[in-house]
Amino acid sequence: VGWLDGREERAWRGFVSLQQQVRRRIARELQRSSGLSEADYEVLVHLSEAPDGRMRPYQLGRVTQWEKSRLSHHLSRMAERGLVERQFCPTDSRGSFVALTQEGRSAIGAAAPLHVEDVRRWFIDVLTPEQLDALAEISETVLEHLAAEGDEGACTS
Amino acid sequence: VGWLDGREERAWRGFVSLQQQVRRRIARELQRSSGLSEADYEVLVHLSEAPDGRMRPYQLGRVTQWEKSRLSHHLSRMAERGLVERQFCPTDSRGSFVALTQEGRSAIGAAAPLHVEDVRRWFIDVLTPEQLDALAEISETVLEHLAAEGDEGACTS
DNA sequence: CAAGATTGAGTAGTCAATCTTC
DNA sequence: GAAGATTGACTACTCAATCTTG
Repeated sequence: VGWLDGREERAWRGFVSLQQQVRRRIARELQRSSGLSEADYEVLVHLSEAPDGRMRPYQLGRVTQWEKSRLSHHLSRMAERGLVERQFCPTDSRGSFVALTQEGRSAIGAAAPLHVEDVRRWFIDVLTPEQLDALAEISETVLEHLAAEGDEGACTS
Repeated sequence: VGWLDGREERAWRGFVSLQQQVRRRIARELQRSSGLSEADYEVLVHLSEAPDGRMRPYQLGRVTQWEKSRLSHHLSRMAERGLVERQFCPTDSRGSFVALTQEGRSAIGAAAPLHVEDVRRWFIDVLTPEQLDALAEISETVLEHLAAEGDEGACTS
């Protein structure tokens, strides 16, 4: 339909398929082996890397790049499941903290090695070191341009 | 949390971010400029490339890799919006056809050049030809392994 | 009124059950 | 009974509106 030449089309379609298939496969395995969704995993990883296993929701929003409301809904569901808990923030009463529970800590501890194993199996280990470097550079290049253009868009006034 | 070395982590995290950001940006533009979601666009492209602008749902399911029920729900919504229509299949009464309407044809015709423009702007044009080739190869390699392992998984018995 | 955060309504996707025809 | 397809209930995400404190 649209016009990309052969090389361009091959790269773009390849990227789109790659992304869909890899995510699907890895998400399915994560769910099966650990009962966690990609979203759960991401939240738990960030919390487990934070001091005291807790963060302010707005910080979590920044690192995950999620909408505020998505984050809030998701944290509520995770709290119901006992993976995280909400805490008061003494220095700013508007805000709160989200903290890993003991159960959340166990969950991420158990899930992480299995997940890394899958990432290796279906992604890392089938590529050469040169390909890994190339992919990293490609990613960084595109992401820089996206970030730059995103800022421009805002100042048309 | 998990254990990947520096190079591996850089490649994997880069890929994950790349994928999220690029899809988000391009999907947003598509919605804004043409009123279509990624899913709408995908269906319309496949139909527009098919003979007579129509396909059997199970064929659409194969090319999109969607679940049957997702496809069915989505086609119902698109039919309500007038983008596609359902038709009877004379040779197999179990099944049906999904066909592009005039409106659907206009929609994809208008959307495609704008969409390709965006893909170029944020993806193709910021990479070198060598990078495009490298990405295509990476994609094909990983996809082959996924396809191969997927088949193995089924025969543990 | 900005910032931090939550809520509710509407839309999209998933899973299991169902229906019809081969 | 299996293939082609749809439906309904449930879960997840988005958008706009809201609430509270700084």
